[in-house]
Amino acid sequence: MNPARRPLYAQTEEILTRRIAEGTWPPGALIPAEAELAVELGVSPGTLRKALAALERRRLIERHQGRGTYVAAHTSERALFHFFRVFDVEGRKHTPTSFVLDCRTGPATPEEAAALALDQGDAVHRVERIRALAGEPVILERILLPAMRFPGFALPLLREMEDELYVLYQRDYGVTIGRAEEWLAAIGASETQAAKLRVWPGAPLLEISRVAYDLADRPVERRLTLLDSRLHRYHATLD
Amino acid sequence: MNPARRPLYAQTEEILTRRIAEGTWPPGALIPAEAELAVELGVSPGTLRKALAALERRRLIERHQGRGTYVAAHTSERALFHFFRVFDVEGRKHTPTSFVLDCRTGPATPEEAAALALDQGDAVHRVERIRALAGEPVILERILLPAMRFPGFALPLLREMEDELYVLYQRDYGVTIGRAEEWLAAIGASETQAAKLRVWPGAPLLEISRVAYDLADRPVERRLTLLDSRLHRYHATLD
DNA sequence: AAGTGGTCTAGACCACCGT
DNA sequence: CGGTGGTCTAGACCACTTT
Repeated sequence: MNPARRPLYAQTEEILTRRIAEGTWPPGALIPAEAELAVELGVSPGTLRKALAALERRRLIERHQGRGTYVAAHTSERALFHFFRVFDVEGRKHTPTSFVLDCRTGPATPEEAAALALDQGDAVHRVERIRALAGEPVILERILLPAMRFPGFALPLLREMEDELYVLYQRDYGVTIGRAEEWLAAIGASETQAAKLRVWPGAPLLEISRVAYDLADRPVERRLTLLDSRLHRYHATLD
Repeated sequence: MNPARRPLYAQTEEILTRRIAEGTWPPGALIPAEAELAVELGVSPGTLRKALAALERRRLIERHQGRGTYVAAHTSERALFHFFRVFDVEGRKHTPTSFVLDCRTGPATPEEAAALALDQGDAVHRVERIRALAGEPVILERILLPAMRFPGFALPLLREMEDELYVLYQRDYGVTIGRAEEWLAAIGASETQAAKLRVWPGAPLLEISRVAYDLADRPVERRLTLLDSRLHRYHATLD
């Protein structure tokens, strides 16, 4: 009855995830109704429902009573809400605006290759930008992308977007970020960092090192964020 | 059929949460079997199951096929795993050992009272301690507790525990921490902080400001952690 | 063997949405 | 109104643990 050891609902979840990850059901698409889908996949409505509930918890789909089930699109609001954890000291969230300082392509260093599961020397795109909150430049960011997954990625493309890169990754490259891991430390600003963020050399900065993964759990972006935390905070919830 | 607007499974979850929060079912207790509990609460097995699944996701219970369902106890391992996010630069987790520098009781300042939802001047316990990882002192911590919820809290009690206070809160005061919020910043070490952590004055430190809440979502602990992040990192997962 | 939770099914009814 | 997801129920069968 169940040749594989995995429960049917888990297998079902995987099938649906793949359809989303591979673009069979692109972001924003309306997917078939529960009853129809259950028949197509050959599972009971209850089992399908359990799989859909899991997808909803992972925020891959959005369900609306009376309307239907839609593949989640990485709108700016969504990306901002889930992957941007910086608030001002009063706990308010501001929408960042960004200014690109640099964008070029070159071979990956061993350390970079390791972080993105590439071979040493594989081409990577490097972006450096400043992000401002409420008009004040408070974030300095260096972003690293595997060129293989992002062909033609260059400055003009960046200019078109306001700020949230994850929307661009999904819209232009079909890459949906599913999760990310971050490592935080406090560092002293270097001379060049200090100049860009308009702080003193040696001033304490919050360093956030992030690797973001796609729906197949492959690393697709490495990002080093430096935050001037005099007036801003990084927020986390533990539960 | 459903006079309140809340779904039956949500009401059921609330009832079960209350039994755990109020100690009807203390940590470690075996709770009745699904079938029995469903009958007692007057809901169907499926509905009860949905409530239990939610409790398991919140880590309030642990279910074991063939054995039964148990109220989760805040073992050191558990507390460490869920509420201690500091790793060394290699990504390894170390078990902290702590040394209490100070422990005294006094009236809350307005800022402290606000953080713990107390009235100004209510008594609070203040603890200051150093935590070492792999023998090296890397964490300086100031902890604030409402005296009302923790009568008799004093130094001798702290001496008995190894390190994890959440185990003590639960075991000795019936206070289970359900969730916590943290705000992170980078600061420069003050003279006194620097001396205690054996770093230079002005050295960058990771400041973690945490408020922890009990199962009824009341704030029960405020904690200011300073981490020497030269050899350690704060880890977060976004998904 | 008896008891537990885990899986899977089938269907009724309700609340909400668009036409 | 017809179609959607949301709730609630009832029960069969399986896998695991303990006695």
